[in-house]
Formats: sequence, structure tokens, C-alpha cells
Amino acid sequence: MNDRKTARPTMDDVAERAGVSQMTVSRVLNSKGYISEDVRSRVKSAAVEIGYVQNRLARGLRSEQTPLIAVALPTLGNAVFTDVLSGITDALTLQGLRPVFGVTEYSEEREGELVRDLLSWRPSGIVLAGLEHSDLTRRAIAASGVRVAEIMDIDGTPISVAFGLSQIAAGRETAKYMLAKGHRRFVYAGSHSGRDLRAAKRLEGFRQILREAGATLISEDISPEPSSMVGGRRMTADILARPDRPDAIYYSNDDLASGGIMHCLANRIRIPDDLALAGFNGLPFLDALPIQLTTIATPRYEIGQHAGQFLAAPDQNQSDTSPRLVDLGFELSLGHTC
Amino acid sequence: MNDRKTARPTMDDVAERAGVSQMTVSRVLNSKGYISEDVRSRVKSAAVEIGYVQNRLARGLRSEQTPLIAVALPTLGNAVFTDVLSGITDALTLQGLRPVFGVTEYSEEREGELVRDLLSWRPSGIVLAGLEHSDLTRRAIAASGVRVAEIMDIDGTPISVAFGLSQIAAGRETAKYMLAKGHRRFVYAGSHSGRDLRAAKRLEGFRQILREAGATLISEDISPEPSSMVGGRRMTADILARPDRPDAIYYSNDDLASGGIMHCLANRIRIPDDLALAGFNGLPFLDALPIQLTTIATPRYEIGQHAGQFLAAPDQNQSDTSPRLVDLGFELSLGHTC
DNA sequence: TTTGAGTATGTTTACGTAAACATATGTTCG
DNA sequence: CGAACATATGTTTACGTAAACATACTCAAA
Repeated sequence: MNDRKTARPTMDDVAERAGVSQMTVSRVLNSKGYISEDVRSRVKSAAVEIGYVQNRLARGLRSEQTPLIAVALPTLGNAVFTDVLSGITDALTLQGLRPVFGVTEYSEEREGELVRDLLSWRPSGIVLAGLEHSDLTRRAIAASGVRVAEIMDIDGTPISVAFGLSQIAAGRETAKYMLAKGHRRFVYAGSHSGRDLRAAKRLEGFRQILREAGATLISEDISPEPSSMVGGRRMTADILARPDRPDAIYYSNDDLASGGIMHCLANRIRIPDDLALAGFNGLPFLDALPIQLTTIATPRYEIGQHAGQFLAAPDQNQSDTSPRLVDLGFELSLGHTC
Repeated sequence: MNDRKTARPTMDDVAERAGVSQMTVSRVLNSKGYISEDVRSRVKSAAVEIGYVQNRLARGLRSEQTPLIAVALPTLGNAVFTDVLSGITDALTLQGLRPVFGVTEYSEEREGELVRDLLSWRPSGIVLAGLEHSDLTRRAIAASGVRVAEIMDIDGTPISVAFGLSQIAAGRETAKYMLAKGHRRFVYAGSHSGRDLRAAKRLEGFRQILREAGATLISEDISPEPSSMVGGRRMTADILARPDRPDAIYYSNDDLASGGIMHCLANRIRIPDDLALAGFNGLPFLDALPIQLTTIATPRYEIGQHAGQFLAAPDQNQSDTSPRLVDLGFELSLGHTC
């Protein structure tokens, strides 16, 4: 037997208690229209007394808008995206918005399903990672009319506005620096079966510069697993065990690269004389390494923050529909591994 | 002029196209009740053709339940909670649920506001960090009738079910080990102005054992800032600069402790002979340190996962309302710093 | 003194969905 | 062969809110 007949209190209950109409309660709680001071206080205390909690489902349904921002990220297992999510969350919170999120696991198909699901909450905006999306995703978003912010990558054409950095340029920059340091024979070490399209773009830029310089990219090793320090260590061991040994390895990120450092330290391989290493991201844990890794520092939190601010901002100029790329830059972080 | 007269398609639109009633569309899309194969396929293709996306606000309003789980965490700036969130998300996703979350910044008051706000989405469950909550928070949750999972801490009485580990026991265990290693004069280094109640409990357990052993806790240093490696390094420098030097420091977490290691390495302070250090959490980045930190490894992802699974599970035995503590344990991770 | 604007409230309705309650056509079984 | 039941669909209604549209009363300007 359901002994809890008393459903959760509604505006009608508050109204009754305060001796006003439901609409007046709505006005008080949303600070909309004219309300006398007397009524306002009566309503407010009535609401507190009976423990009224507004029903955002009803509100969203009626007003046809919600304070939600959908966020679709590849994974939460990577500090990169938790940093981004943190930036988004902080920016949204300041404006009274809330993120609803899900993970795509680096799959375009899953992204599509996720986006459809997230859109069913009728969010007022959506954040996507990268610039590559399936046609279905694009159509669903266009049909929904939500504002879109794409993040991380700016090498391509955004749906609306993209906040990030040029991954290709980052790859180029790394290659240039390593070449300048005299390294000539390279191996690339990646992960995630290469599904990380940003990493692929960095590799593309890296290759470009090597080609121009006539340097050798001996091989591109791509592990099917997600990136990790142990994975990087194992990959490095494998690479160095092969006959055609490189004098430098370009890793798709810091996790793999730091694993490489561990391998070298454990095997008395001199860095950078015997082997040079470079990573990507500039994660804070690198400070813990006995050798400072040469890497690219990226503004992850800021990217999230900008995306959040953009989506939170009032719909100022609807006319400005032209796609826009916002370059938040990166910085080559000189370490002692090249 | 608003040229987009065509609102987002509803079930009525799908129904019209498929030549059935709106209710039949609802039945097809939710696989509820009897539907002929012919109608089913007609409805499904009609839905796809016009790009129908269900409105979860309306659905939630009418059915009085949502596939949402509210999550209130202290911060996203700490890997501990992103690990937890990752576990929660994975567990929920498997059951078709979605997290909506917000951060409390370690403030009971903010937690209260956040909980009220999250409850306005009428989630079917809520995850809270720790066992300490304001009366307002407790009342709001009780009134809403949502299921609750508390996480991280099991030293106390949960509202319903708590998943975590005994923070007091973790502090004790650390103290015992350090004492066994011959250290006698301790300093505690904490952060966040001590607002992290789990850290406070660890300290409590730590103190207990020292007292029993007659060892000295010279001081408890608590920084107002969030914990970080640089912060830990600075705190360590300060502690060692004072006349009354300890031979061991117990840090509230790994971030601070690894900063301590950095300070020692940079200043040729021998570990553990000149100074012993212990942390808490067992974060993966510790593997990057040149010296393995002695710490407590915690099952963060698993804690999130369990909480998610619990809240996602069908409401099996409502009768079982008795508070329950689920100890997911911890492990003393022996390093070379004690 | 009428008029119009500002102030303060109430009434009706619609948002899109699913629960509850019909209705109708087989099928099966006593 | 009619009652009982499974199958397949439709109609009405309510979820809680806010937009749209009243309705009054006050006060200052015309």
C-alpha cells in the first residue's frame, strides 16, 4: 500500500497556502512582472514552509527552453577531457546553466546516438569534441536549432563556432623543434587505434615537416588500447627492440611519452642522446617526472570555459551565423627530452 | 521575422504520417503493449523520416519519473572525483541513465543549494559525497523520495547506502606503518582549509595511533588552497625551515606528498632517512615519480561504479530501508618513502 | 474629469507525453 | 456457441508550469 498520498508540493499548494493564485506564485518565484512586497514575502515563506521544489520538466515543457547544455566528450578517462569538462561546468554554473553529458568513446556512431539522446532534453546548447561529425549528427543538430560549440580542434570548418588550437600546427611545431635539435630518424607512437582524430592531425603536421626536411619517419605504431603510461612504456620497449632503431619518438600524448621516459630510465638509455621524446598536452603530472618532457602545453580548461561562456551568452546577434574559429593557442614546452 | 514556422516534430506529426493515433506512436517508440508488425514498421520509418526526437521533458512530466541521476561532487579539479564520476557515468550508461551533476566546492551550504537545484529535475536517484550534510539537504532529499547513494566515506551513518572506505582506518593504517618504520616526530600537511571532511577523518585516525604510541605530532599545517604538487612542495619547504623539524610528514593526499618528494630531491634531503613521506589516494601519476610514494590506494572508479549500479538497479526490495555501509576497502601501497 | 499608463493580480490555455479507460476483432475453450 | 481472453488500436485526460490574455485599482497628466 502506498502510504505516501502526499505528492510533491506544486505551485498550487504554495498558492493555496499564501492565499493567491498559482500564476502569482510563478511570478514571485521567477521575479517576473509586478508583485507587491506583501504578496512576495507571503509566497516565499509559504514555498519554504511546505518545501516546494520547482519542477523543471514542466517549466521546460511550457517555456520551450531549458537551462541545460549538452556535452558530448570522447571519454572521461583522459585528464584532457575532465579539464575541459571542468572549464565548461564552471562557466555554465556562473550563468545558472547545467551540463548534461555523455561519452562517445571516440566513435562517430556513438556520438550520433548520444547527440540524439542529449537533444531529447531540449538543451539550449551543445558542446562537441572536434570538427568531424556524421551527417546524421549534423542533421539532428540543425533540426533542433540548438547553438553549437565545437572544441579542441580548429583545423576545418565548424558548424558554428570552434574553440581550440591547430592540431596540425602543433604537430608541425614539434617536428621543427626536434629537427632543430638534430634528430633525423623518427617513430610515431599513438593509441586508441588511431580513432583520436586530433592526434591524427598532429601526426599529419608532423609528417609534413619531416618530409620537407627529408627526415625519416621509420614507422607509425598505433596501439589499440587507450593511452597510458604503462602502454607507452611497453610500446617504447617494442620500438627499441626492433632492428631499425629511431633516434626520436613522437608520442600522441604525454601519457605515452612519460611511459617512454620510464623505459629509458629503467634501461639506462640516455635522454636525449640515445633517444629523444616529445609528447602532447602539458599535463601537470609531468612535473613529477625526473626529466622534464618536451611537449605542447594546451589550454584545456580555457577551451571548456570559452565554450561554456559562448553557449551561456545571450543570443546577442543571431545574424552572425557565419562559422568562426577561435584559436586559443598552444605553447611548446621545452623540456630536457629533445 | 521568424521563418522557421515548423516547430520540432511531435508524436502527433509522426502519427499523422504513419496514419495512426498519437498513442500508438507512443506505444511503438516505447515498446509497450501490443502493436502489429505492420504498424510498428510504419511508425518507425515515419519517425526517422521526419526526424522525430522525443521530448524527455514531456515524458518525464507525464510519467513522473526520469532517467536522470543527480550527482553532487566537491570538485572536478581533483582526479579523485573525475575517477568517481567516470565510474558513475559508465554504470549509468549501461542502464540507459544519465548523470546530471554539479560541484559543491566542499561547502555544505553550496551542497544544499545544489541538491535543491538538482532535485528540480526530478531525478530518480542522487549521489552525494561523504556522510555529512546539512539538515536542509537531508529534508529536501527525504521529501523528494529519491534514492540516495553516499560515496567515499563509511565512518558514520548513511542516509541510505554508502559506498567507500573507512577514512579513519586509512589514517590509522598509515600511522601504524610509519611508526613501524621507526618514525616518531610527525607533521600533518593538509589543504582546502580543512574543509575536506574525509581528510579530517584520516587525520583523526592518524592522531589516534600516534597518541597510543606516544609519538609526537608536532603540528598540523593546513593550507587554504586546493591541493597541488607545487603547494605541497612549498608547504614542505616551510615545514622543514622551522626549528622543530619532523622526521616524517603525513600529507592529506598524493598531490601534496609528491610535491614534498620534489622538494626533497631538489634539496638533497634523503628519503626516508632524513624525511619520510606518506600520501593518500594512489593516483596513477605516482608511477612517474623517481621514488615510489608510500600511500593508500583507493578504489575510486569502483566506488562510482557501485553507486551508479545501486541507483540504476530496479527498486527491488523497498522494505530494505535500513542504512547500509558498503566497504570497498583500500590498500596500503608500500613505496620507498617511509 | 476623463484618459492613459503603471501596478498588481487572476483565468484560461497549451506545451508533448503516457496513464487510464475504452473499443473492436479474432481465438480458444468448456 | 457464447464466455473468457489475447491482440490491436483509439479517446480522453492529467502531469506542473508559464505565455497570453484579461481585470481591476491607483495616480498623474491632459
